[in-house]
Amino acid sequence: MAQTELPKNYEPTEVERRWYAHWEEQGYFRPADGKDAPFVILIPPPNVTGSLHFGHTFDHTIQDLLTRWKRMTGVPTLWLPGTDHAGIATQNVVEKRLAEEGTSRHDLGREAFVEEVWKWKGQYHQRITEQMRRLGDSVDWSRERFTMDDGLSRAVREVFVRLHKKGLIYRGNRIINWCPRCRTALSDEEVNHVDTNGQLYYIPYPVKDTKKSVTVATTRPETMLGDVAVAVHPADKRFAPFHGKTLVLPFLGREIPIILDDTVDPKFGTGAVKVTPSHDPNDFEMAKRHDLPFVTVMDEGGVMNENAGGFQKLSREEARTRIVDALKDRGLLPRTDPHRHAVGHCDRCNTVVEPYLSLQWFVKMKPLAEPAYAAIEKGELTIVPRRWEKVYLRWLEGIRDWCISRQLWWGHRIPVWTCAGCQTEIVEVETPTVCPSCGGAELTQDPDVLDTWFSSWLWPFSTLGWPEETADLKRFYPSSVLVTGPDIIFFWVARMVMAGYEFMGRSPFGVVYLHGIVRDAQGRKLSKSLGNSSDPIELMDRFGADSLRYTLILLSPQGADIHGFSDEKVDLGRHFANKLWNAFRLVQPHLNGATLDEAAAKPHLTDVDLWILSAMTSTVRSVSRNMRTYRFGDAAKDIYDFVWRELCDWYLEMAKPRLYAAADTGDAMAVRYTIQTVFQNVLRLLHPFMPYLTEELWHALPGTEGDVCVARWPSAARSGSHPDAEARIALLKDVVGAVRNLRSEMNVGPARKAPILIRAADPDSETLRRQRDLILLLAKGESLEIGPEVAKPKITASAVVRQHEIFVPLEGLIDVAVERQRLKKEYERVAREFESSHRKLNNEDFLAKAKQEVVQRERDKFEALATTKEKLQRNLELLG
RNA sequence: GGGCGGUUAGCUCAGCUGGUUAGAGUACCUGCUUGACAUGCAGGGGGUCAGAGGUUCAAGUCCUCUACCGCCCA
Repeated sequence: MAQTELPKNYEPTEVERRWYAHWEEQGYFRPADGKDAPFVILIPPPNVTGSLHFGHTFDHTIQDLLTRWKRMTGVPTLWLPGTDHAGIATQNVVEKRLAEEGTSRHDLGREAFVEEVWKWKGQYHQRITEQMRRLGDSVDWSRERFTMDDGLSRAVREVFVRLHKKGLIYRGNRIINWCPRCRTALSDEEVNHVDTNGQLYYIPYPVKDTKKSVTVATTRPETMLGDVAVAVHPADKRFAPFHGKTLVLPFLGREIPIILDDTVDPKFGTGAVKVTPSHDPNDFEMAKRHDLPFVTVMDEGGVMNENAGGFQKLSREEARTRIVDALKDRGLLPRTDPHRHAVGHCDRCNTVVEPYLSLQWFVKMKPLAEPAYAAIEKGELTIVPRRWEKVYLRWLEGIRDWCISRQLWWGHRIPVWTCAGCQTEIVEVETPTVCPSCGGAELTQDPDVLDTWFSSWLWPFSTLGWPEETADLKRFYPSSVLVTGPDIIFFWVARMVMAGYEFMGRSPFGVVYLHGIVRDAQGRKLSKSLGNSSDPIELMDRFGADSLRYTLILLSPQGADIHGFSDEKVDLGRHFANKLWNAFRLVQPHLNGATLDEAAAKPHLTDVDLWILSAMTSTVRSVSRNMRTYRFGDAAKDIYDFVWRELCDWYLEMAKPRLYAAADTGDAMAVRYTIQTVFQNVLRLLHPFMPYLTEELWHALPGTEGDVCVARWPSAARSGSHPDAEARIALLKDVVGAVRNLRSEMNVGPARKAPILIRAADPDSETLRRQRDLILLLAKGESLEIGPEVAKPKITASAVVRQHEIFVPLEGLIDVAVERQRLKKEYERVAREFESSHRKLNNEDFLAKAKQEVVQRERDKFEALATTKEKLQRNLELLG
C-alpha cells in the first residue's frame, strides 16, 4: 500500500526543478482555441538589461495568479511576455561598463555602440527569462516581444507618422528638462521634484546712469548671466519710479529693460524678478510675450559657455560659488535667506535637471487625453483600487505636451529625414532613398531617438501585430487586466489608454489593478543595492518559489504596500507548504487503492465528513469571490485557514482512527472519499498560488488525472453545504476546547488522561453522546459521562460552554484557590456582558428602532448569558 | 501650497452594506519526542480601535475638526 516514502520535510528546490518544462511542453501556456472570449494579460515589460527584482517578483506573482486561475476556469488564457529596451537606463548601464573598460561610446561611434548594446541585450534577456521561469510565470513564450523588434519598431514609426500628419506631433524650440549628465532631454514625468534647502540671494542691479538699483531675488544666481530683463508687477507701486528704466547687468554690463508683467508675484522676494528665458520655463513665456532675446549660458553638459563672460568653462555648481563670491566682493549681495524649494532631479541618475532651451519633438496631448478621461466616466476602464482613478483623472486634466525626443543612441530613431539639397523634411514609415521634392539623394535622418515610453504606450497592440490586422490582434485586443505599480500610472498606464483609443478605438484593458510596493521595516523599497533584501532568486533557492509567491500574496493588502518585509517572512509560506506536505504524507498511504466512488461513499458520510466538506465548500466560495474582487491576500488567507485550522487541526486528527481501521468498511470508504475530495479541491484552489507543490502532490494523489495546472477550478455547489453538521461539529469543538482549557489550567500534562463529565440538555446532549469517541480522543478523556442529569463531582474543575456544564475532576490536582480565581474571572466577564445586554433590552428605543432580528438575537443572547452566569455562580459557591 | 492614503495587540495587517465577547499571523509566556509535521501540537496573557466633537437605539465602522506618518502633484 505505501508508495515510495515521501521525505519528512518538503524540499522545494528538488520539486520545482521538474514541473515548468513539463507545463511548457504540454503547451498549457498558449491560449486554447475556442470561441470563448479569452483572458489576456500583457506583461509590463521589464528593462531588458536589468534583472528581476522584488517589484517584478510581486508583480509577476499577481499576474500569474490571475492567469493560472482563469486558465483553470476553462477560459482561453494568454499572458504575453516581453521586455523593454529602456533607453536611458540601458544606455547608462552599458556606458558605465565601457567606462570601466577605459573606453566610451564616443570612442566606439554610434553604430558600434548600438551593436554593443544589442549584445548586452541578448545576454541579459536570457537571464530575465530564466528568472521568470524559475518563478513559475505561465507566459506564452511563443508570443514573446521586445520593444525594438522589427514589428514593434514599425508600429512606432507608423504612429509617429500618423500623429505627425494629424498635427499632433510637432517640433519646437522650448524649455525642456535637460539632464546634463545623461545629456538628453527628459519628459516632465522623468523629473522628480525634491524639496531642498537652498538660499534666496538678493542682488541689486544698478539702474543705468543713476546711483539707484533694483534688487532681485533668485535661487539660481549663476543664471543671471543669461538675464535679459527684470520684471515687476505693473500695479506694484514700489517699482513705479522705475518703469521704463534700464538696468545694467553686473559682470557683463549688458543693458536690460525693466518690464511689466502681471504674472510676477509681488509677495515673492523683492517683487522684482530676473528674467532668464533660456533657463526657466516661466521666463521663457514671459520673454516671448515681451519679445525679448534669448541668451543661453550653459552647454549640454551644464558647463558655462561663451556667453558667461569670465565664468566660462566652469560647471554650474562652480559658477554659482564663484558668482556669489564675486557679488560679495563687490558689495552686491546685501542679503541671503534660507529658502526651501523643489529642485528637479533626473529620474534615472538623480542629477539636478536643468531647464534648457532646445529644439525637440513634442506630442500634443490634449486631444489624446479626452477619450482617456471619458473612459473612466463611461466605465470602459476601471482602476482597482478605485482611489487611483482620481489621480489618473487629475493628471489628464492638467496634461501638458510630451517631449518625446531623446539625445541618445539606443532606441527608436526618429523617422524624419532632411534633404541636403532643398531642406525638405521627410516624415515617413519607410526609410526614403530620394527626396520627393527635389529628387536629391543626400538625406540625413534626425539623429535623436524617441522616448522609451513612446514605444511602451503601444504595447497593448504593437505586441499583437499592429498595424497589420493580424488574427492575434483581433482575438486578443483589448486585454482583460493590466497589473502594475502605481508609480507608472502616468508614464505608462494613462498613455496606453490614450494610444488605445487613438489607434484601436477602444481602451487597451478593462481593468487596471495597481498593487503596492514591497518595503522593509523602515519603509524603504526593497533593493539589493540598499542591502535590505536578498535577490529574489536567492530567496527562491532558499525557500522555494512557491513559498515566496505565497508569502508575498498573503502579506499584501489590496493595492497597498507590503510593510516590514524581510527574508525571514518567507518562512510563512515555507511553513505552510511544509504543513500541507505533511498532511499529505499522513493520508497518502491510506488513499492508495481505496474506493473513491462518490455514490458508494455518500451513505456512510458522518457529521465530521459532512462538516469538512461543507467548510471546504465555503472556502471555495470565498476564495473565488476574493479572486474576482482582486482581494488576493484574503484568498490566500482563506486557503491557509481551511488547510491549517480546519483540515489539519481538527479533521485529520478526528479521521486518524478511521484511517487506520480496516479498509473495507463503509466508514473507511467515507473517510477516504472525504479526504480525497478535500485534497483535490485544496490543490486546485492553491495551484495559482503555489503551482509547483500542488502539481507535485496532485500527481501523488490517487484518483487524479492529468495536471492540476489545467484541472478545473472547483465550484461551490449549494449541495456541498451542510449547516446542521457544521453546527454539531462546532459544538463538539467548543466542548473539546473547554476540556483542554481546564486541563491546561490545572497543569495536566498530555500524557495523563482525565475523567470528563458533561451536564448538557438535549438535543446537544444527544449530539455529544454520538461523538463520545472523538471527545475521548481529542480531549484525552479517561472516561466520559454525558447527560442532562450528570452529577457534579465534589472536587472538580468546571466550565460552562453554551449553557452546558463541563467537569474535569482530578483528585489531588485541583488547586481550589486557583480554580476559584479562574471561575471568578470567568464569572465577572459573563456578568459584565449580562449587564450590558440587560441594559440594551431595557432600552425602549432599542426595542422600537432596531431591526427585529437584532432584537431577537439580543434576547437569545441575554437568556444564554443568564443561564451561564447562574451556573458559574453556583459552581463558584460549591467550591466553598 | 493642492490632493490622496494611513493611524486597530510589541510588529505586520483583517475587520465588506453600523448590530454576539474587536480577529489573524508573528513575537511573548506555560506545558508537550501526542500514530503527518518541533517548519510542529495544546493552552494562555496582551487592544480606553491616534485625539476631540457629532449623527444614531447602537460607532473600530458614518460625518466634522485636530495631530502625526507616508505617497503623489505643483
